[in-house]
Amino acid sequence: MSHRSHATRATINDVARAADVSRQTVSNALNKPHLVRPATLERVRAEIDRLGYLPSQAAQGMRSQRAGAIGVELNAVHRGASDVAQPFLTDLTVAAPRHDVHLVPFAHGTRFPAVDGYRDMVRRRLVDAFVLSDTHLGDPRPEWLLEAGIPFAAFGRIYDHPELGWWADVDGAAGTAQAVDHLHDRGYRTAAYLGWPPHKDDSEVADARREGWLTRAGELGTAGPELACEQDLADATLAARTLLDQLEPGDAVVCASDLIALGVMYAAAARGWRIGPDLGVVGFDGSLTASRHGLTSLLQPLPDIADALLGLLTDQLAGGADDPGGRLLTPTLTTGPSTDRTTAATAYTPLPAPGKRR
Amino acid sequence: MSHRSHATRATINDVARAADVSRQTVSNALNKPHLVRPATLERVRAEIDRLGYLPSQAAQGMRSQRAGAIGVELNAVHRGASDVAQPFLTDLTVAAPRHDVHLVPFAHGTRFPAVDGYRDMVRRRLVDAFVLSDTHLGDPRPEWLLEAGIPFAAFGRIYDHPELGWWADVDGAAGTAQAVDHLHDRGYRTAAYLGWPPHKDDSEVADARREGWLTRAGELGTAGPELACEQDLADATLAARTLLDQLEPGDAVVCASDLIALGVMYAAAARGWRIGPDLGVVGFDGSLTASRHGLTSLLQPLPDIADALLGLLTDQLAGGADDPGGRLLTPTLTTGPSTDRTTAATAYTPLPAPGKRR
DNA sequence: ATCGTTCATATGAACGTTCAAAAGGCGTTG
DNA sequence: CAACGCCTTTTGAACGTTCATATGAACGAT
Repeated sequence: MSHRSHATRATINDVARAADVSRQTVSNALNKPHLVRPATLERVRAEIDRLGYLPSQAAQGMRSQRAGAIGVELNAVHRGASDVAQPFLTDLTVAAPRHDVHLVPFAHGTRFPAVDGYRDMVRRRLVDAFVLSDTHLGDPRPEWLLEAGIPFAAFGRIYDHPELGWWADVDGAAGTAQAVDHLHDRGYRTAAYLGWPPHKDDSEVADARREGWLTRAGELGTAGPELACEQDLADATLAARTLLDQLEPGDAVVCASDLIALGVMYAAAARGWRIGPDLGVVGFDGSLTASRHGLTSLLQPLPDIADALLGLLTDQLAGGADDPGGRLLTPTLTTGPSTDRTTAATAYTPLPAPGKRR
Repeated sequence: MSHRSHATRATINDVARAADVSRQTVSNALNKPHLVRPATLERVRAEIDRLGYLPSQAAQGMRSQRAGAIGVELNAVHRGASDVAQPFLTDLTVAAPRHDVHLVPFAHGTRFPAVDGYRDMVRRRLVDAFVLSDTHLGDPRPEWLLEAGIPFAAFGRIYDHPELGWWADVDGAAGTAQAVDHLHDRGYRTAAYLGWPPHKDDSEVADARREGWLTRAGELGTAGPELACEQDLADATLAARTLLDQLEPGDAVVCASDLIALGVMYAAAARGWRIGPDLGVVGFDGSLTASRHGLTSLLQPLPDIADALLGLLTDQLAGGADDPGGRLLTPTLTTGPSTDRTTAATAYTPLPAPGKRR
């Protein structure tokens, strides 16, 4: 007997009947308790608990003309390529109940962000608004959503519409500045930088992270050489090899991402340098990659960003709220062995050939 | 002027009025076109297109007493810890439209899977059913869902209810057997195994992967030594060091996961062995870790699993379907430099100290 | 006693959809 | 030509909720 009998869920009428009141009184007990006489309120609440009643989302949505949901596009092409996409989605999910919404992820199979997907989600009244990620210069989505009058909020700047403040982002400059301070505190001589090349479509992220390093290291007088590479382990390792040619043990490298930092670790290990004692390395993102490899990194404030974005959306949906301007949130430095000068590299960092040093 | 006018979405009545028919005819045009006279059908369809009408999910859900949604728990504790969680969610999202459902992710903040979250999702009629991941021995969820009559399907076996077939999983044994074949084809002398220790709660996954290696390597006469370690880079690297003591250049290692394989690569590099030419390494999961490090791995058939699970759910929701029994899906071997005997290790695999060998 | 006030609770209506059933048109048949 | 059947289209009802409004009871003031 594999078929299961569906326990029929309680409705507001079931509660009303059980508590011997009208459905409106039950509704009031939940939404406007001050209108209900205390004795009645208690009785109704008891029945609500007993029957395990929760209002139907569909019926509420019907009445309010709101889906109570936020759409989030999962890029089927990138898949897991970004180290932060997954934790960010989790943080959005955790934050959602605080804003009385739930999330509806959707994906497009093609390479290009199909505005069609967004359109149909709204037409089916599946969602009221969207959270955008990976916005870039020439991104058609903000333009289109704006035109269609659909609220949205972006993780990252809205490049083609700098006048819009419906976004939240990581303060990259503040992050790398922290990294430079930390390396200085730990006694590393200079802080080199391995970043991204000036990109066509979203150079601001790259610029900000580099800027924080350059400014702070300039102030402290610890600025080392810099170099750029793609967000790719092989390319980062190659670039790091070149960068390390200009460094000596006792120096450090600030990186634009954890993946790049991993490349630096590899290049350093190949050279026989111990990560930490001989070379300080700081990554960016606070990703799984960082924690796995004992990397000091800048943990993105994803829970705060998620909360801020949902707040922006509910404000827009509520109607009146004026554009509050974008929010820059500061990442948190998490320290690992990669900037520990006293402890030798742990077992799981790439090791040089045995007997070669020390 | 930041406030936007909400373009009011078309309803079935708008279409009916425009096409000069009744709402039911519009409904029929969409759901039972054979009941509508061709000329009328064409006229209605034209108006549907012109107005961009799509039925309201809430209203349909109301009528059908179905949410049309599947709940997926995102574990806020694991966060991005699993290499497959993110791609799996993406694959579920991609597969969802094929089954006429959408997904609703939800999370619990606490460490233990709170059955309460599942319960409330159903009571609010937000979802009709659930996809479970990370099922394990003693998992309270299957028991509870079964009792409550809520359909579910699990990625991974349902350990406490082996009689239930509402699951799909990766065929671990078939995977590692492929790995052994591949290593044999490539001319590696023996295939050692670095797996997981017999675990308290979900030993079947570990057993299956080991079994596939043991059986096939036994048949081919290439079985090397084996060892176990936790799913942790440091532990894997340490264990690999011990395992490599029993191997020689020309041997290979099959690993229970990509992370463990990475540990093997580190241990081998520390020893001055070139990955590929000196030591073959095969991981499991086909994760981002694998592709980043040029690792030959067994790509989990996540799109197929996602599709199978949603199929199981829609069958259950449709009512009659008998338990079809669990499905084991075969992973695909993806080759990388880590099992290429001719090409030297690429730049991004950990390198030994320069000048040390070759 | 009659009237307004206030508080507590109840009823009607509507949101958008689809099932069930009714109704209208038209050709065939007894 | 009335009765029947078929094809197409329309109407009524219901899903569960909440807003707007109505009803009723209690009470103080005239």
